[in-house]
Amino acid sequence: MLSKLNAKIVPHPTIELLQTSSLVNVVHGELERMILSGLLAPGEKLTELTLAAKLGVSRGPLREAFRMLEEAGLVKITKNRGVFVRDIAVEEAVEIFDLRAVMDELVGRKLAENISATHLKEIRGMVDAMEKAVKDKDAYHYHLLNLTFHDRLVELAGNNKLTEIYRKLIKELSLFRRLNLEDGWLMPISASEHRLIVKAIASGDADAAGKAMFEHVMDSKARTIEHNLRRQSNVALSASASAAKSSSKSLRP
Amino acid sequence: MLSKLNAKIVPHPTIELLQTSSLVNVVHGELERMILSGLLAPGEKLTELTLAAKLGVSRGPLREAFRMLEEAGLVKITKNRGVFVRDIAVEEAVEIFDLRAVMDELVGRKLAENISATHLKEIRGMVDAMEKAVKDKDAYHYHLLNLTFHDRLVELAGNNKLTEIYRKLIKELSLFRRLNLEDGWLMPISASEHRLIVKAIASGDADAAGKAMFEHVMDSKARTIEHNLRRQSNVALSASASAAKSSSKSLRP
DNA sequence: TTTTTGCCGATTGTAGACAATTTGCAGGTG
DNA sequence: CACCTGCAAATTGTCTACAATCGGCAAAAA
Repeated sequence: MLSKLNAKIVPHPTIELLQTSSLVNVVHGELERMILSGLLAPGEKLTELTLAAKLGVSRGPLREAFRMLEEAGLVKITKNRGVFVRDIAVEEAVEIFDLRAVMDELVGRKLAENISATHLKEIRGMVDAMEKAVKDKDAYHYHLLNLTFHDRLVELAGNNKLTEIYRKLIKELSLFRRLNLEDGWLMPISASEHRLIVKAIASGDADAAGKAMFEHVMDSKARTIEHNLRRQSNVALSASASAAKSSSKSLRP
Repeated sequence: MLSKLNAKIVPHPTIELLQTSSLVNVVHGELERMILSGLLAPGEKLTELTLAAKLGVSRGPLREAFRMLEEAGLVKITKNRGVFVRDIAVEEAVEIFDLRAVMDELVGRKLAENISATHLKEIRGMVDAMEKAVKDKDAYHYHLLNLTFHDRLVELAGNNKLTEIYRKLIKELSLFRRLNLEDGWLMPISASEHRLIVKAIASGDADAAGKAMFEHVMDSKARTIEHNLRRQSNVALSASASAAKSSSKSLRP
């Protein structure tokens, strides 16, 4: 009698949704999306009443979501002042890259030791897709594939805690704006490194795979930082140029 | 005129406290303390009204603190069910140790390259203190010194993000109960490994220091897991023994 | 006796109200 | 003219009240 009911306990998408997600969860997810997509820019102030009205909820759930985002490092809460989207300084980005490097080194080692033929084929396919994006000069698509590729590698390493922390770091890193679109001509280098990583993993050589991953992240760091510094100076130049023409209002409160 | 005021801007401990900490912060800190100290045990349900009354605050700040603790991995929130102190399974503890190992490896490398004479002397002093605790067979004191030693090493490595994540992991790990007091006879081994770590750091050999740190954490893992399994079976034995005598009430809701 | 159904108390989810603090501005003072 | 002082609007911090949901118990049905 019960067996018939137990056969398929897939309540109903809507029911499931209502059971698992409260307003806090939804608001948290929505805010995270808005922050990561840049809709809410780093440094921007998040006023409770305004946002609550915009999202159609009261301040309670919103504040709880803020606390979660603060703990995740996406916003900064200052007492009696408010909530601000966090801004990542170069120094912090460097720290994150260094940490990611040793984490990804571990990922490479684990994969070299454990990966299955199916999964190996899967990540090979991803590298193929990235090389196609390079040929098409499709930087945006390449960027997305790159994120997915690394995320999937970490996931396949089979350490949930590692995956959790890795994703947290990636989210924080995305607040370091200039990272989003690397210069187009660097794509080929990055792509060839990916090919190297997969080769090392396939060979089963843990040392080589770990080293390949480590070096790739460190190279990414160097490229990103250099790129950032170059842009930084450009911005500084154009800023001082426009400041000479227009008024000198302060940019941030 | 201003120089006189700028000389010492140390408002007053109480003022400073009121400016920086809201009820949410205080409650969060207090709950974290209670959880880490074991006053609130893993699996325990945290009822909002009860806790709010006990802490002398309303449910609002308490719920915000809960959300922070959830994001930090110390509690689990289930919709319409409540908040529970999280319990760490062996598998998760293993994952944390593996992650910690590569992080500490990085710590060892950085320290070997950068540590100052003053700091070297400081950590040497800590190892001395631990060896004294071993001689005195003071397991509790040794445990505290061990925590401080590793925390300080990570801090001295100079990567704030690394420090932040390391501390988060240590807190989660402390929910893996059996870890707190290692068997007394293992202290000498751990202590000698510490001496080795400091020696490698002092030598300036990054590879050696990294390896020493890595191995130490992996050894810790092995000791802890084995210790846990042994206790586990003891508990299972005594549990089945008492179950035969007393009633078989369910332990958890 | 076993299972099921409907109700009740307890607890969580959400909203709104009130208190406290900050910030910007107007007006006064040296 | 620069600077300080004190008020007022806006915003955040906290509390209380109401709505929704869950778990258990008792009574009815099989």
